[in-house]
Amino acid sequence: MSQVDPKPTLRDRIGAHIIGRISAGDWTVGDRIPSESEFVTEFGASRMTVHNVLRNLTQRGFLTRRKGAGTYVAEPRPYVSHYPHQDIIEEIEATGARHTAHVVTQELRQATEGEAGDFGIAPGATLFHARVVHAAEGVPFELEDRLINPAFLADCLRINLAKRSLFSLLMLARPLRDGEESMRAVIASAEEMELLQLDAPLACLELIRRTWTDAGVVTRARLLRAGPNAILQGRIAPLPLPAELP
Amino acid sequence: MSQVDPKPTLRDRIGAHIIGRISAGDWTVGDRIPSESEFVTEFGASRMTVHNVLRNLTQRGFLTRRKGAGTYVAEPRPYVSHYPHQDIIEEIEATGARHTAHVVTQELRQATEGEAGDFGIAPGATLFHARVVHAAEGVPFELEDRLINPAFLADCLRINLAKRSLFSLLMLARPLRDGEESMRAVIASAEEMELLQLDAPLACLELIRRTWTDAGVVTRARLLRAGPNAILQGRIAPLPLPAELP
DNA sequence: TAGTGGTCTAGACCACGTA
DNA sequence: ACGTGGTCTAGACCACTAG
Repeated sequence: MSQVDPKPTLRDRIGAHIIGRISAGDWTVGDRIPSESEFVTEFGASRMTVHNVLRNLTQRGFLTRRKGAGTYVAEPRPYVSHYPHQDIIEEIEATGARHTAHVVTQELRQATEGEAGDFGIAPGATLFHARVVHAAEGVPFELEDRLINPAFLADCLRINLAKRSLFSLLMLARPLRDGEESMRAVIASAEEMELLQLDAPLACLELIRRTWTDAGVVTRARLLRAGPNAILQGRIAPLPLPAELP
Repeated sequence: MSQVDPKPTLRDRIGAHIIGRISAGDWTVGDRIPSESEFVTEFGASRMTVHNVLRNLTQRGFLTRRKGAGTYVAEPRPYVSHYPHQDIIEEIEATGARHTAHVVTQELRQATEGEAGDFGIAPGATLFHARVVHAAEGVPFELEDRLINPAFLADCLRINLAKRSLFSLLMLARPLRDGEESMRAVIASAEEMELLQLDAPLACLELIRRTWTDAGVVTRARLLRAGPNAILQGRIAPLPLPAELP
């Protein structure tokens, strides 16, 4: 558990009071709650203090406010499952295993029509293509098949993909980003069976990620995990708030 | 796109200035940025206004502040993929298909030792167990295998599971929640093949969710989707902020 | 018109870190 | 000792919504 605050601040007490009333069910969705001036008299606080608490709770999705009307309990945010993005090298080494990688492909080539569409570039423009099998103690762990717009990654062909993950390199050139992902269960193809050293056509977890920045699509990756690695751990939490201002 | 604010507020301008400097790379991770009083003179604002902006950006993970020392650019939050939780009935009907359900199991029974551990209850205590095959236009879509602590759901045995999803019922009795999930690729077992009307042992996406509240574990569910349904769409965003009070 | 929230100011006292 | 952030107050003006 976390450290107990020695002095709960006035803001904290007001905020805790409101959250407590909501989660106790005293105030439910759509209910009008007391006005700023009512909280001012109830807690002996100044209006600025009360206002800041209410603004904070509004920004975090617990309340909605209407100028001239009042403050209301907000519709709760829907829940989502979220899965962390981790550097594959760190993930493997975190288990105590040694990471090695087999570089299958590392080339610059022309984008197909579909790829150009995904990246928002002209068909035939240059893309960097890499395929790497990441292994833990020599046992294949994940097949990474990735396209990158070379505008976002210098010296693509000179990178030692056995030592550095493309994930970590793309994270370094980090502007504020966004992206989409799909997750699917598939059966490994013959080529994938060979790369992942599978004896039988196992069920695999396939992740396809596309991430972009203001300047365009950065990368599209297909990650494939088989057998005992084909499992991910996530957490359930309310939908994240939008990242930008105010 | 969203509506343009007619009057960007002073807070907005200060906040946009700081975010702009960070995302332009002028101020990078760990850098000390100007103090409150410096922003006060730069923008001709009062200290409260500046302070509120900085507190807001700190709470949202862009800055870290140290009393007596200064304000610094924070380590960026790691990225996560998040997948929405949706009522299976709404999900099916959103595609224009008709939802039907086949109730395989609907019973109260004693918890096994493992289940009691998962729920934090005594072995042998009563649990509600339901298995439902949800179908779209008669075609099996998802197999739901769910345990519920009956303290959180009244009249378990009288619910018409063909019409009401347990998801929606559990959402109604909504206190603030939290939970964990795992996602895995598996091959359907013989029984699952029969329930999902599969001819061959397809790759399936298996979700296991456990959700709880202050009062204890509410439910543990195993959701299984096969073939063309074994795909989920998610979004990539920064790690959600913790849900509770500041 | 009265009450509500939205914004901002000027000033105060405190606790903390650095020099 | 000085500057930093942390908290809070009292008051002001505005825009909006309701009755």
